[in-house]
Amino acid sequence: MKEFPPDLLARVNSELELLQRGAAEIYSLEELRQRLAESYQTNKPLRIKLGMDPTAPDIHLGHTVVMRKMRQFQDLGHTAVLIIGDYTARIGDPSGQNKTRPVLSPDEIDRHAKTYFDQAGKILDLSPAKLEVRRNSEWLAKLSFADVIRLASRMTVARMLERDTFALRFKAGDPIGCHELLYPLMQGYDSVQVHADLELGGTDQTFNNLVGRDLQRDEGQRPQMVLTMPILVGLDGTQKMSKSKGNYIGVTDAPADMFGKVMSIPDALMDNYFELLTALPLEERRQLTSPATHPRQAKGRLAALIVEQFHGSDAAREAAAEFDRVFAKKELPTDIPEAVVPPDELESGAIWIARLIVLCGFAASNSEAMRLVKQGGVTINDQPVADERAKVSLTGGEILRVGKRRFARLMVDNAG
RNA sequence: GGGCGGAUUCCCGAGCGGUCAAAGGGGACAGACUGUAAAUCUGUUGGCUCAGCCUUCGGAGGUUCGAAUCCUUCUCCGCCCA
Repeated sequence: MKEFPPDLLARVNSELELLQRGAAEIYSLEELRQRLAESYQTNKPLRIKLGMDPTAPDIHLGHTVVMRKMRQFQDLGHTAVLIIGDYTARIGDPSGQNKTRPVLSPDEIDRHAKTYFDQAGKILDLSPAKLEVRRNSEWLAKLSFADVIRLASRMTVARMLERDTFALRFKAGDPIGCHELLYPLMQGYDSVQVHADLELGGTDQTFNNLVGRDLQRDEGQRPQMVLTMPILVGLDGTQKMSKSKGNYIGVTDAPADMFGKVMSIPDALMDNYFELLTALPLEERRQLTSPATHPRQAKGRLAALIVEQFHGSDAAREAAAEFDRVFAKKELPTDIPEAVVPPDELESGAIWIARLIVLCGFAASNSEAMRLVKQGGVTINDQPVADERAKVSLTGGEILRVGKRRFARLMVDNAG
């Protein structure tokens, strides 16, 4: 290892402490120390690569974990190379999947790519000096079949099948498309194309990221380092956060929703969320998650911190107050959506309760609505509705409540 | 190319001629409790103004008083042998 001046090393070491925070693994820490120092000495920022496949229309907090790490690198002066995987999205990353992913149309991918970029702006520093955005169709679309063969020859079947995702599916007799085996190579080839110095990703990306190293070495490049972040667990507390599992918090979720969703995570998950989703100083975090602090209070703080990042502190404060009002004090929310009951639904001023619930969109069918009533989950003006066959008279202004969190202010259209 | 196995209600997965709107689990929803939309416990989970009726078990036909269950065929999928 080269020798560096002590003050430079001190700087690098303190940066490393920050960069290591929350990280699952770094391949390797020593290499990173060295290359950070070199970078400052030569005044050449490191190129930090992060690939995102626009497979879904929105990003959620799970994506932001690794983006937040990217932001730290940016803030230290390095260059973020964001790769929009418009081409790789056509295959779908098999990592962590137990199924072949559906193939997306170029149109969908385009749309997703656009929103991804917009939403990424909430975390990343978008100034052109610190961010380079590339689409991997730029180079992947140009590869000839011969190129693909050459690339594929770098990988052995045995190595591929070592991977859990494939091994499990193979053993279970589930289908594995040949194209899926190509995915890691494509991602690795991206690293070659952008001359990445370090690639960020979730731990499920480790294999793909390491393939990048190999390919770069083959091309005579200095192999990239890899920093992986833990996979964010979803609201259910067990599974990976993902849109398809419905256990996610979207970055575009409304403040109240976002707040409520954070409040619904299992208590045991709080510390993890503090670490991966907030910049709260360690000391404060320890205090909040210690037994001395009431979990409710800690979680409220967590929720506020998260909402604040995406909607600002005013919205966060409001969301907290609203949550308290509705769920702790069981009062009505400040904003209750109005539901207009058309006059022809009324029979001498009254309407069947189940029909009303369906009209408001709180149940998909009369049967479902009747069940809700039977279970005691329906009130009008705070009065429980006991009979699922009841007809309720409306004059307008009544508050219909279904369950804990669905409200509507009923408006009767008397115009006629 | 040959042999075999499979397609079930939101998901996984039982069922193998009637007692099946279909076990069980997951998820979701509701209630109780609470510190929260935590945890725990209980209940609900095709449609229909519902003691009844109607539509569901890959598609189409058929056998039978009666089919998710048997037969034929079609589509899709997996495995094995070449």
